Amino acid sequence: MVSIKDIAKQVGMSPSTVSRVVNGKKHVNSEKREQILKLIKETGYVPNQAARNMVLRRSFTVGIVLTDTFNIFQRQLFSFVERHLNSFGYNTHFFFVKFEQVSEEECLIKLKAETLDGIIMIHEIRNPVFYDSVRKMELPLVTATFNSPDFPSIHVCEEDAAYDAVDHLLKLGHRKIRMISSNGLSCGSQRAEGFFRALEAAGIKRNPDEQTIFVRQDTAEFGMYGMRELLLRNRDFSAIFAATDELAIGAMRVLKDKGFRIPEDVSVVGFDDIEISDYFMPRLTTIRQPFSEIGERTALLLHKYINSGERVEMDTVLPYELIIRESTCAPPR
Amino acid sequence: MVSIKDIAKQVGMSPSTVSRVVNGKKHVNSEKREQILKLIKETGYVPNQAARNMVLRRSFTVGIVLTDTFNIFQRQLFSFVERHLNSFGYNTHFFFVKFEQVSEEECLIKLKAETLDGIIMIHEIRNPVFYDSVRKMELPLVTATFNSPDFPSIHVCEEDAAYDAVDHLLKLGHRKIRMISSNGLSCGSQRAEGFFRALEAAGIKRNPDEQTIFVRQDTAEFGMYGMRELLLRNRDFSAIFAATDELAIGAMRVLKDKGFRIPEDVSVVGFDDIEISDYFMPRLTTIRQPFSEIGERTALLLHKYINSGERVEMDTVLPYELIIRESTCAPPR
DNA sequence: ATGAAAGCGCTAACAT
DNA sequence: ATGTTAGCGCTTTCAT
Repeated sequence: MVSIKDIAKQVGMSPSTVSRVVNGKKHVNSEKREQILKLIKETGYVPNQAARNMVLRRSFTVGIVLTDTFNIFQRQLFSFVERHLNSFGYNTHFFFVKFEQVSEEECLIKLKAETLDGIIMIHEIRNPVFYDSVRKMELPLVTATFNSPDFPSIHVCEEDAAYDAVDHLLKLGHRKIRMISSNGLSCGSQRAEGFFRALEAAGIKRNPDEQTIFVRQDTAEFGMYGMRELLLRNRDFSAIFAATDELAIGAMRVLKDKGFRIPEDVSVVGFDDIEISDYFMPRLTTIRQPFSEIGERTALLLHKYINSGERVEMDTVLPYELIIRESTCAPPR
Repeated sequence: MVSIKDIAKQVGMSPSTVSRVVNGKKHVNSEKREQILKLIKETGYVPNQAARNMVLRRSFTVGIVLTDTFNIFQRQLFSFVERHLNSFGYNTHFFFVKFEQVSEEECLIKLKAETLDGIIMIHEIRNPVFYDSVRKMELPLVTATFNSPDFPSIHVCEEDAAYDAVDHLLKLGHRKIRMISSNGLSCGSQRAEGFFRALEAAGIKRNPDEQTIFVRQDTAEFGMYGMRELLLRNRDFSAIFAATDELAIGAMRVLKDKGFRIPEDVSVVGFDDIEISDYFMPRLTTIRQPFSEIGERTALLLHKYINSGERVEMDTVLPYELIIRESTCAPPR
């Protein structure tokens, strides 16, 4: 690879002058500038980022923490985050985490090893040690779609949104509603809480053992698993609330395969409104997360945080929206 | 951030000794080693990758080139690539490209600025200048799911696979078949070629203007667009071959909305077999790409290439599989 | 077994 | 306007 020294040597000037030209600084003779620019173009010279970052102590790169499963929801959210980050001049660097403590520790190590301007968490890590370490590194961090101790976060009110989703089912006349959720993430329990609260508001007693099933991941595959378990308990329900669209997709698959019609026999409501949900048959009724706005706010907030060094707007709660489509209707009979 | 000097100073030794301990080298007094290890743990010291890479002239990081749309197919493929790359000890670094020449040039610059051990292309760039530059950098590169001039590539035989998909339709009795494909990527035209060849083998004349529609991207949204255009031409067809599952998903949505039953009125076959295709209603008949094997081979080949400096196995063609599910049946009447 | 010195590619402060 | 020097954090000779 051609370096700044190579360029300097070839034009018979010092690396400083070349550096000045590369970085568009003033105080350099325009003839020399042209000469250098010409050689740069010819050789295809590009300054080495790592070396640059090292002396600048700045990288214009933000780390994005994601699950290794990298589900549709995360991918969609990420694409908005990335777009806005780019508009502020940042690059992104991915850090994948598995649902294991070892993996979380590894992630922290990788984060530390890199020269980052900031971190955006799209995947929830709950371990407070993680956040303590980040704080010690004095690295700005913003969490998207979940709450974190001591760092700014952007999200919808999960509990209220779940309440509204279930309330929609209740208003349609459903009384026997089941929920499939994933454990491990706090939104799973928050959404479950909204579910129970809505039930109770309608005079239905909270009975987790019968009403809910918790699975390990937010994927269609685990949605199938959860639905099968629910079916094993009894068939005495008319509606399913899935804590995630992907879970709903798996649940619908099982329902369909067992001969249930959706929504005539069983109504299904999801959560997130990932793109594919509008292509499904039937189209999925769900809670829409404001992806674009979450992405924009997250990027902006991190940007401010990086420049001011101050955590501003610690907790941003954005509005969600109930999108009624084809997977819900009044219960049978 | 705590540096190697800080550690050295605190234990009263030289950075060299600390470096030896960190890198598990021999020839260091075991008491001192323990002492250093202890301090490292206490301070949470992690060596700076960039500095390390610079002197080692090696980063154990491979760049992955992807589309900025980052569709389901790419995400799925990536997850396999990444898994195997990790098993060889590599990290991954994403580089997103748009379908514009400017973006391709930007991508090249970013690639050059980074210290990479190699590159894996999951998104096709056709511009030969790109590959010339990479060759000049002496950077190992492997392409997955498409062919590249002068670099090893792993893929299925697109044309044969498309032929088989269409042949399946033909054997079912379909004669009036339409294809939706995307332009810009060479697999689009290869798959179209397979489509035409199958048609011709069945004695049906090639008539691109009537039989095919090319859209800009491989997304469900563009699948809808393509299907609408096809419908505008005439309704005289009984089957659709979509060059991509995502395109098929969009096409099915439109078909359904216009009142066609799938597969009774119109059969649909896709290509790729992305995960979601098995959850669709109806389940999508499609060509399965061997994601796992493509991922494994790509990672292995790049690994070999990095270590030997030699391009081995220039063109690996992997077997595909026709997966017959619920979206195809004999034509009406 | 350990430290001193040099250097990876770059920029910035300081001279001139 | 330009070059020289130092140093970012690290590893690796080369001495000792």
